Amino acid sequence: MSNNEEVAPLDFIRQIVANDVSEGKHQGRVVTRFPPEPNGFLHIGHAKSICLNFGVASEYPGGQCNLRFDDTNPLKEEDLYIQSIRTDVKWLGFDWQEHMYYASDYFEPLYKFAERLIEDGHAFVCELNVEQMREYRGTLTEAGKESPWRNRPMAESLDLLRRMRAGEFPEGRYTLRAKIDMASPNINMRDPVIYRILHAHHHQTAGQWCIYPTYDYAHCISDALEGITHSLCTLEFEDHRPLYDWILDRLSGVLSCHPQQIEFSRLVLEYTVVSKRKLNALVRSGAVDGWDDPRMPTISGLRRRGYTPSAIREFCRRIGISKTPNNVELSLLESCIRDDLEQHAPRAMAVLNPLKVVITTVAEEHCAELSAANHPQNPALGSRKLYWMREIIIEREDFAENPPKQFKRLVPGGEVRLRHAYVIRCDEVIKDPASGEVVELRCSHDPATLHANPSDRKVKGVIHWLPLARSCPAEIRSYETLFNTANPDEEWQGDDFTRLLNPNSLQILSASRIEEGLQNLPPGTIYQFERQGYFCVDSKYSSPGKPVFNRTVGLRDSWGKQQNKES
RNA sequence: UGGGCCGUCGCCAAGCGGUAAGGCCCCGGAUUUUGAUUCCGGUAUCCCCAGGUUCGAAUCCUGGCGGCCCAGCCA
Repeated sequence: MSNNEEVAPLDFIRQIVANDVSEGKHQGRVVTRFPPEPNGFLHIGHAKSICLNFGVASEYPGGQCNLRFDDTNPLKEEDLYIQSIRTDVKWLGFDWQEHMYYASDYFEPLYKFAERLIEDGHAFVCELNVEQMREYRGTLTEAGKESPWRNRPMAESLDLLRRMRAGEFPEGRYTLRAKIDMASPNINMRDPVIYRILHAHHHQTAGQWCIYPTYDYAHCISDALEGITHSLCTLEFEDHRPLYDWILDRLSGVLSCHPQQIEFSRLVLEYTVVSKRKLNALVRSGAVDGWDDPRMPTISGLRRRGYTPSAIREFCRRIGISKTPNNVELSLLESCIRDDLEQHAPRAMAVLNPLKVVITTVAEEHCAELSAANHPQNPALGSRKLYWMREIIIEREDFAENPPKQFKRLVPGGEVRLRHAYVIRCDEVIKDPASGEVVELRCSHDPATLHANPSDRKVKGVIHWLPLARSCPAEIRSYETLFNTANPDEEWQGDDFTRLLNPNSLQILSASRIEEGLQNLPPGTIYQFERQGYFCVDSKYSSPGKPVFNRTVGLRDSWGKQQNKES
């Protein structure tokens, strides 16, 4: 180990954990949990939490991270989401081993503890309805009023709770509330509801229960029952920590563990929304093609787009963990996937928008094999054959009759190199007489330039190409951001988000052509199409012989940037 | 004059009283059969502001200012 190796600084949570371990707190154990509610698909914000929780646990011998479904609201949850969450966490590269749990696993002990809270005078059954409870709660600046049921005899509350469980009452008739302080400046402490009646089928417990614990009540106890040492959550739960601690303190006689809740700031990514409600609205409205639409910031969307687990993990590492607002630019995410794919993606050529070129110096039936390396820096990725023929295609935008300054591609009378092949000169431009559109180029090639540069002149540009007869059609889907504003979350009002949508977020190029060897690739296969970007075989629309590629991300484009600046 | 939290480069983020790490972005330049990659070099005399303590403050104290979260029987 070299002594000049930089040691990455620990974030504030890892500092706390390291400190606790060195002090022997929790017998030196580190147990965390990732606790999603199964009411939607996981997104990039969850990835941050997953990387933190599983990451911290993995950094200690015997460290453990549980996957726990926080399933206390049967109205919003579905088994479908449980499956997708498991898939996504695994795909990201994390392993909960045998530690997969449900908050609903604890419904029985949770209920027992509730009876105990009543017995100890810490909870009561309330008859206020929703509107009344809101009135009694007070406001941010005024204290609340105590419920008239607050001091009902303990035996009566106990009886009522048992009958609530037995299903004797309709929804909303009664609630169980913690007896804390209606004058607390922290609204969460104003006698919060901890059980409500819900005559609903639960995806795990079916019809077993008709009363369900609330998040605040269930979460802390679930943590304690699992022996969690550090309960990591986002900043909006900071105000709930006093309640978390209050409940565990009342139950300290029966619970031997009191986890420490620590909050960090949630991720906000430019040009996206990261709220299940809003993602759901996008899906329902048909603005996107499902939760896994490649424009979605969901894990499944990123996967379909071509993002790799390691790129997402690297992104989470780079954004860090802190309590300051984590407003991250898209360029950071893009740089993570480029860094990964630059090393690992084999190269190939694709012509997105073809322009026919006839090489007049090549005979009609001529077909010569050329060899092209699959990666310029990594010979281990091997090489493939290319075919040199009379009729080829190039990218339309690689030819210009009236080139802008600094244009290094093909111009009338000018030369350019064809990648992995020869230098060609444009001798003639053929246009459609009616429209004036360039329909074909006639070029001659210099046979001395296959693996050598001409000694008498300098050829600056290199463009990609394909032999027309030995290329295949492909559909290429190119994406821009889903929203036309960097802060769609802020500008999102009510349910009208359509004005925020970028009309160009999906462009389908159906006249594109690819190397013939790319015709039958399995879904998810990633290539770099040289000079263009990284592309991935779509898992939904691609079929053998009819490939569909998603553009994961473009290559850095200093030329395009320069053009934009000048226009 | 409700409570909680946060303010270090355009965006993240180290820093924990000894004189501003790093990444992304950006700008130069070199190499290049991807205008990619790689490689060099540049970019905060200053840490929200104002006072104070100290030999010394982004770090401590006081007072301001700005931002975020909370009034679901959601999580």
